[in-house]
Amino acid sequence: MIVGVLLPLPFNDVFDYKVDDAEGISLGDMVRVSFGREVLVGVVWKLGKNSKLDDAKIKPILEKIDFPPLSAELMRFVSFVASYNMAFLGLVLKMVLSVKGVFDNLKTSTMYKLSGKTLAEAKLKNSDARWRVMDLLKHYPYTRAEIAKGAGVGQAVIKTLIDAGVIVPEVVLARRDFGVPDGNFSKVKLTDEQQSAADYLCSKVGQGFSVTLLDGVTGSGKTEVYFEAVAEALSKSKQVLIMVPEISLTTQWLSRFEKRFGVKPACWHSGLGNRERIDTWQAVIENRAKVVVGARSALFLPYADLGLMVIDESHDSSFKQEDNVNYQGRDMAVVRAKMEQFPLILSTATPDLETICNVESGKYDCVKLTSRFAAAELPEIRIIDLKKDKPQKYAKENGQLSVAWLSPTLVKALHDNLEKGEQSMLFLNRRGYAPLTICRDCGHRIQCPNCTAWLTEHRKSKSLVCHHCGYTTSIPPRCPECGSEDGLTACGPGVERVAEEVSKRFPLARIGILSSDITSTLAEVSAQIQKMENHEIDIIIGTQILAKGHHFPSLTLVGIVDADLGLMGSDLRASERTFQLLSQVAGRAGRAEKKGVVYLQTLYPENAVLKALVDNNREQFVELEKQSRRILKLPPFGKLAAIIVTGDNQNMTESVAAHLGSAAPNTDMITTLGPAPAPIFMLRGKFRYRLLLKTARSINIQNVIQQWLSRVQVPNRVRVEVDIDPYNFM
DNA sequence: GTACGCAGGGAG
DNA sequence: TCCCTGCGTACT
Repeated sequence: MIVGVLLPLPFNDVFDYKVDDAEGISLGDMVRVSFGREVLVGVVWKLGKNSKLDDAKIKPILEKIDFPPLSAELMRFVSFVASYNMAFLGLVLKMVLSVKGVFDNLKTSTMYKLSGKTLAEAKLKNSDARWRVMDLLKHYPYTRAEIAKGAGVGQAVIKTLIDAGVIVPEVVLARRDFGVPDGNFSKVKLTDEQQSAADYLCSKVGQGFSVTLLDGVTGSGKTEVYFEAVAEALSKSKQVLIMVPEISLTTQWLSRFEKRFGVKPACWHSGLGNRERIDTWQAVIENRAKVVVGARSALFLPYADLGLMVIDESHDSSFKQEDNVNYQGRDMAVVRAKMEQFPLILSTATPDLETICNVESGKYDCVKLTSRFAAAELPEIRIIDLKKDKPQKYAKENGQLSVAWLSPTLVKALHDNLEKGEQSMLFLNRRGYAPLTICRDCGHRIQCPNCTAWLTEHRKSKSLVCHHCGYTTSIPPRCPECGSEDGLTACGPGVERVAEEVSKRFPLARIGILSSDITSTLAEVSAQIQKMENHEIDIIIGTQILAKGHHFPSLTLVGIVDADLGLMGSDLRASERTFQLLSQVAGRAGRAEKKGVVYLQTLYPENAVLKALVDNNREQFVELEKQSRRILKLPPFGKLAAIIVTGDNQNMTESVAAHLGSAAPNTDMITTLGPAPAPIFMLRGKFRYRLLLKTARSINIQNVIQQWLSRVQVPNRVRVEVDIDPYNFM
């Protein structure tokens, strides 16, 4: 028999292979095949012959991999993701089979079991130790180390039993034990409001497909509420996926889970080691890992029996992947839930407009949590007008005056808070020391050689870094343009620089910095957060890592150093993102009995987004945002797609972009903009042009793009990439 | 994605 | 003539 095998490569079609034992093979089976001169693992995607090749040219399947086949629903999901996002089918499959070496050199271990031979038959004397070993092995085989621990005996006892043939070795595939989370392990007392929300969510479990928005203000205990739904799914012995933004998967979150369910969940994120990836992947497909908490890539794991999915911080834009395959994880999660008929919970304090509209139209259900924990009140938000309340220069140790970023009002508030012995947080969404280095003598700005972007100074590592491609160089001693020795000046603030100012102004305060480049591993982030929790830090300064669900009881002051950052971006979600980010950060303040205060430093105190924040009026903001998007026919009131043309040859790239522009569809339902050089014109050494396609909601945008692209010849050196519903316009 | 073969150009 | 590089194509 001949079957079509889909390979994890950029193809949309299957390749034919022969199979000897037609009985033993079915759709979804993972098989090893030789392809060109390499050997790959693919998936039996179609039965029967698909090519017009001569049968003699078709290679045989080398081996069937001993794992359960991918389910028909998962295969359908993969196909959907590929066609919706206009990505190669094979590359979407690659996200499912993502683990290097899962199918090779399967780790084995030697376990011991009873042979049936009695002690008497083995001519061994009875002893307590020997009986304990035999008792332990009655039901299940164990490794030598496990026997020693479980029976409380030494290696000598075990060796005697082995030598006498009472227990015999058995080589088995090593399977890491993920434990079974117990929904009744430690129930948390919920408030009435939380309980009724939890009851509602639980009622959805096992009732097929549904999407429910869990809409709760920061500090209202959303996690505890959706944990009840997790417990409900576990009681039906279903698997659960909890998707979280990459950076919020902290020890703090994990220990909350462990307290509630007794064991740690299986984790899935980019920082995982390969061994751990392999163990987790296998446990997921074999239904041994019951709860997986992971970043957006966890959406593509081959769950054996998924019964519930939760998306925590569902508004977060990091669920949108923008490399290789472009997809919006939140939307694809809805699709997977629908295909596999299970409920989905979207948990957030600041739902995105798309979700809000889906609730209003009745497509999604909604439960609300309106009150914060116990006595906690929402913080008061005050605006600092930087034009009137100008930061005052301060003296450095060499006596020189230095530019400052904190206004007198904020400095005083920090001072008072320190006196009171309470914790403060300063938020600035900018890594490093300074975002730009400029020469005062000739005006030269230091740029990345591979990207159209300035290099950011990182004083701690004494280097200049490109935040787009990672290019790093040491800080030059003199201006590379004019040679001036003391002309180079750092321009603008980053977290490091704000930390410098704070340490000069408050030399006695204990200061912590939390930024993805200073604390690069999850463990370091967790350590810093732990310090903050233990009140070993008075003032913490950080980037958006700080915005995510951490709970710091004695944090009562939050200062947002530059509330305008992000407002100027030209992209359609800039104000929404700013509103979400700032209200998340503001929500960190005053989560216990003490009321919190939040200061927003801005040059535009009249800005509508900031005003809505101050009034704590989400509805007002949403209404404004909805109106403007409706007028402009932007999502969710229209569809948007970006076409990105990249290449290392500027002329060729530009000409492809121009051809696409002249072949672009334009009707009353479809408008195209561009081509225009991308805001980051050069990225990682490649030239970039962008086109934007805007259509009515009723149009099948994928079809339009497919027809459009087919009208233009694209040479190999130029790449044309499609981004459906883009979030990033750079 | 990767590997390979072909064509064209420069050095010897 | 050799070899390197760039480009196009095949891979079942």
